Amino acid sequence: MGYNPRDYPPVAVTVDVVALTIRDRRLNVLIVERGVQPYLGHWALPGGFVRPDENLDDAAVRELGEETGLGIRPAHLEQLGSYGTPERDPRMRVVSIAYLAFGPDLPDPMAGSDAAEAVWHPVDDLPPLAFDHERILNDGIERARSKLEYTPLATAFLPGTFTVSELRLIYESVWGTALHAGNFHRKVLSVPGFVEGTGETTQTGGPKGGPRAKLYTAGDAKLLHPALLRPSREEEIR
Amino acid sequence: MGYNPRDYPPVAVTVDVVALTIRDRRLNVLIVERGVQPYLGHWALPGGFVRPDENLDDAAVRELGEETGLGIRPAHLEQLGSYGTPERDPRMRVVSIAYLAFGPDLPDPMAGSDAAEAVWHPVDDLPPLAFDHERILNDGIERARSKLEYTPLATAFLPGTFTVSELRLIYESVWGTALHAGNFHRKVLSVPGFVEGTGETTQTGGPKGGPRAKLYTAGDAKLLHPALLRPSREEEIR
DNA sequence: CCAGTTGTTCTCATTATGAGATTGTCTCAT
DNA sequence: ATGAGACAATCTCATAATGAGAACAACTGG
Repeated sequence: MGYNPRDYPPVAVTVDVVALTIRDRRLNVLIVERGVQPYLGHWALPGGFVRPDENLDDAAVRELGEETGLGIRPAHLEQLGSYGTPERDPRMRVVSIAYLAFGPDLPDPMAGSDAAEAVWHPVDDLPPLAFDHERILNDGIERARSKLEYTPLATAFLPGTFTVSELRLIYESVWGTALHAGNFHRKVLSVPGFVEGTGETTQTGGPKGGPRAKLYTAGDAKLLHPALLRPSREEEIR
Repeated sequence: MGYNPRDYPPVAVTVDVVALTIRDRRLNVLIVERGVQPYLGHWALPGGFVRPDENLDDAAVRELGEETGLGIRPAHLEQLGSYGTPERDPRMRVVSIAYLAFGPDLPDPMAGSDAAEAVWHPVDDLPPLAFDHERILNDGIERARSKLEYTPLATAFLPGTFTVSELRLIYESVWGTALHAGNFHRKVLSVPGFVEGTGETTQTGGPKGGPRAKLYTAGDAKLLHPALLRPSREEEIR
């Protein structure tokens, strides 16, 4: 291994965060306008250098807070992957650890220390992103879609209590497909530990009519069993 | 972000590889005896520093070859995750990108440049490993178990042609559970693109009897649909 | 009050799974 | 050579899960 680290030129380690939420029935990602070189003025995922004595996870949480002004505490945060192509940063070798975060809809963030502006933006209508952040974002979206199949993490996009219809809207927004309301309802209530009834209902019906809906909280399951699979994607299998 | 990299103390980036194979019906991992400090003489996962102009994936393949003397070309290689706890290496801050590799059973490797010895070792009977490699290995094993459910990658543990029983043995070895032979057979042949018949059979029956088995090759599916799930793990769900 | 919307619960056909049994071919030990 | 046991491959049958559609009641805004 030739262990002496000084034999090797410096490498920088950063974290980048794909923070997702649902706004107005669309999947949105948090992006920041860069206030420093390189890519000054371009949009990018929030992120930055890992500090000397900081865990990677802590760095992701910190950057999310710093670059967006307010302390966004995601309901879910997981590692997405590492991106280390030698040319991905024009200035030096940078290896970035990407994170994926889910949270409920929040007020518009403020710009933070190193970002001129931070906004939620629909993922299907994005400006070009700096570095290889489009690739990271695509990987994050695909991971999110897959996570919704096998885990109850769709609830991380919702506030503490929610209705089955609100949960279905999360799935429809992330997957980009309409789901059968009756079957979805049956499925959600039949998977053990997915949601738990509160005994309460909404105070009014929907804005366009309909009865009051029962309210639920997230259950204690870590995995959905059986899974809630996307409508078959024959084409994508091969 | 305070972009100037020289503001930060040096960070080293390494790759570590969890290389798995099946030997004698048991899941084995490739480990090396370290020939350098730290942890000199301890067992560890193969790995080492990423070179200045090298992709992370390439570094993983290179280390696998270097440390084991012969060019092990895994049938499957994927990124497992990043491990960057500040204290994980006693000498300096090291962030390691872990990889997961599957391959068919191979002859015993030779020791490579920086390793005194390299051997395949059953995962359920391991000596203590250096650094946080036990945690990385456990994450790799769990990832492998899960991958076998949703992808046809079990074939990556087998040579070009194989029988359904050999494929079942892979599942049983990785999952550590016995499977119903008849149902497994039905399932493998019913999932589109999992395996393809060659029209050939084995030359003889099994060592203890039985008819000749039909031979198959890996199909072109990238995902199993429907998935081949492990027998229910009620306990592990919550 | 009316028309339209929506939450919730059914039904019914189809597909997938788990458990067990059957059949025929092969190897090994007698 | 023969019989015992192993094992590949296929089948049956009960149960579970899914997809599609319909029913019905509770609610909305006009």
